[in-house]
Amino acid sequence: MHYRFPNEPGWCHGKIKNAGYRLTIPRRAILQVLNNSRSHMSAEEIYLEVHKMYPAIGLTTVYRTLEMLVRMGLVSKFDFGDKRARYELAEGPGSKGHHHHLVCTKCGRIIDYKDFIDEEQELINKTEKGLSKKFNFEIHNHIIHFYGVCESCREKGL
Amino acid sequence: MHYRFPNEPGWCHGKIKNAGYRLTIPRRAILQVLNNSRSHMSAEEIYLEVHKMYPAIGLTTVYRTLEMLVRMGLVSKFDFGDKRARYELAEGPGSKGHHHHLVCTKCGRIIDYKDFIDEEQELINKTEKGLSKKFNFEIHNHIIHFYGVCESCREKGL
DNA sequence: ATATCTGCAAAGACTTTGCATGAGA
DNA sequence: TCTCATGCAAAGTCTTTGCAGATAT
Repeated sequence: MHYRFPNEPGWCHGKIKNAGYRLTIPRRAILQVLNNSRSHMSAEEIYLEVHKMYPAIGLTTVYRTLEMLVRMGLVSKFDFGDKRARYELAEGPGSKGHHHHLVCTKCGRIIDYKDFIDEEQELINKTEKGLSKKFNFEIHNHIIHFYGVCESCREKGL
Repeated sequence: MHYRFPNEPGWCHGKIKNAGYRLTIPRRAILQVLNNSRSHMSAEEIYLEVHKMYPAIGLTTVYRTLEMLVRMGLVSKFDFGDKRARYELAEGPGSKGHHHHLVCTKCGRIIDYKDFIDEEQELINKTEKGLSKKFNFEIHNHIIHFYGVCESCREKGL
């Protein structure tokens, strides 16, 4: 049997195998969707996308694979207040790079931004260093979310 | 009938009435718990605390009241990845003031910190200004979370 | 060959909703 | 008095788990 996976993030494969996991069709399909579809998708959105290529793959497997990828650090999991988790490929070739989010509290729209990353990095480094020492806390990562109302919602008077 | 509400955040009362809501016993009790108990409690924890004073108050009312308070901006709602919402009194007399969170991904422990707030404010102001203009987005607030492993979890080798 | 992985169905956890009763102003 | 608020129970939503069959290496 022969499978086609165009544009799949091959760099993940080694990590997965090294970690002792098997590289299965569902996992490759899910990685491919994460790599090619839009950012911050919900588990169900990923499932629907994967389903187009491989209708046999179930939602449970999507949840389980995402959990694994998050645990490995290959995928980041977010909550933007709409009560479903959202996922995106973490740093690495194929990811969108370090960025943060602007969340519209009216329509749920999410905008990625990468502005002020340098200044941010400075603050983050300083804070990480300070907090690690003060609380003896080993910091692995951080998130910054801005909440507000987007242009189109303001135009609608929401 | 006479009720006693020691240490309740009276400054909220005016806001509630001004917004056209009634100042009921359950609402006062919930506000009092938010004001006096520890930070970032879950709905159920708040319910249990409220329940000690007024056993008749139900969990549903706690949820509905919190939703109202969040909508009014009196309370902030967070998600720290343990799949239940957490609440705390927002800025204002009685609140803990502007602060951020350190979340232990092993045990779920949450540490509040207020360090580097000045430097942070500088970055936040700059970012807010830049992003508002660039995306025509009206920013209302932001969150910063650091994730990592706390001292006691590291000692346990987790 | 065999330890992992998968899909389905069912269970679980948190949160919301419907509706009749009760209570602020 | 007359809305608005509350409590209970039931429903809803997203996510996790149990288990037998399928699969990667």
